[in-house]
Amino acid sequence: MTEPRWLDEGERAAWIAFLTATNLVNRKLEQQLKDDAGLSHTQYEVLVQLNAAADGALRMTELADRLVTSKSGLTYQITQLERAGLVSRRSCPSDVRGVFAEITERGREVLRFAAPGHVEAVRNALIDVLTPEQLTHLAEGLGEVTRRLRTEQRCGAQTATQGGTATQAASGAGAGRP
Amino acid sequence: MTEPRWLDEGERAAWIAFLTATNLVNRKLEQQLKDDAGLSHTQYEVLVQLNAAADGALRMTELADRLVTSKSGLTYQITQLERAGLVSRRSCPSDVRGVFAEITERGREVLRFAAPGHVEAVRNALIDVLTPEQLTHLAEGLGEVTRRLRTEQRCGAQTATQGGTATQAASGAGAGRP
DNA sequence: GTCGCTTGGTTCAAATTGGAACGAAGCCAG
DNA sequence: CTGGCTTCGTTCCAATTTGAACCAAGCGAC
Repeated sequence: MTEPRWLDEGERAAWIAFLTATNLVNRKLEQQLKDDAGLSHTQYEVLVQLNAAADGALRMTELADRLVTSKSGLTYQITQLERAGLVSRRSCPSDVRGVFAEITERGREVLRFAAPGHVEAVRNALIDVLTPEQLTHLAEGLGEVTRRLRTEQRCGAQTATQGGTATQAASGAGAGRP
Repeated sequence: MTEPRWLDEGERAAWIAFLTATNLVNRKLEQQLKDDAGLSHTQYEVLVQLNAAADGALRMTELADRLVTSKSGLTYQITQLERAGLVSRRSCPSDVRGVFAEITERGREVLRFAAPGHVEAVRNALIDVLTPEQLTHLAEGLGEVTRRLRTEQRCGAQTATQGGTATQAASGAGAGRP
């Protein structure tokens, strides 16, 4: 690697847009959720995932994976949510080590309460800002990025080359009807 | 607002892709920079901005604004960087209250050292994953999002409607040649 | 001039985060 | 079955991050 392939004008523009836009959007949502529902975005996403799950419950690791967060971080958040009565822990029958995080009725209520404002915010910050085509393009591009990083993630750390074929896409919503 | 406008299939897909992709990318970069250069992404961006600035210096507020971070957060990071000798504080001649953060020679060296690996990572995580068209679309879409949120930000909190016309776009790079 | 309001940065406390270390369990080959 | 390796969550600790409170200094109107 003599001289790295620096970003050209367009690439740089894309990268800058990515950085600032994501920061701004996250900031916006964080604020909205905190103000209107007293939840952090992470907590909201936990509720969304659990609410959408089969029995309103998911294993800790699975959940951490979906949220793209660390295991310890999740442990912390689940504890908080449990303390608030929105989620409860349940042990796994088939695996003593396992722990299920399960959304409570109160958790579902809070989610139902918070959802409208959140969707509204998501629309204002991202969805409604773009034309349908732009949105499609965005979904395709970022979807591809996700797939790429996910496979790379699963296939252990091979020296920075690319992974293989596709993986399944995302699952639960995020701003969908609760 | 009777029933909120929930996201349809495509919108949901876009939103999910946005959430996961951004998390994954950030995670990736954070890790790479920490491992290879001992810098957090925030710190790296500080150096980038200062390095690209006119005199290698920027006012605290201006910098916080560009990084889309809180003032207190920046104060913290600048203190860290100063401690590490990569940045130094300089008072502003025209405004006693003002403080300039200025990149040091050592700061520039560290940046030069870290840049190649960072660009490489940015390419692997985002740029090279997409086709040129996808990249263009992405830049346009997210650029629009940025503009929107920036203006909304500047024009005080008017009840969630949209802002006016365009603002100037971003400035310093992020993964450009240092 | 000087009162009142906005700005620029820092300080402070509280909430999160992530990685490393751990203990308890699964799991598989020999 | 038993040693050796992986997996599951939690605990612990250090690093960040953010908003609120604060002090000092500009700034404009009176």
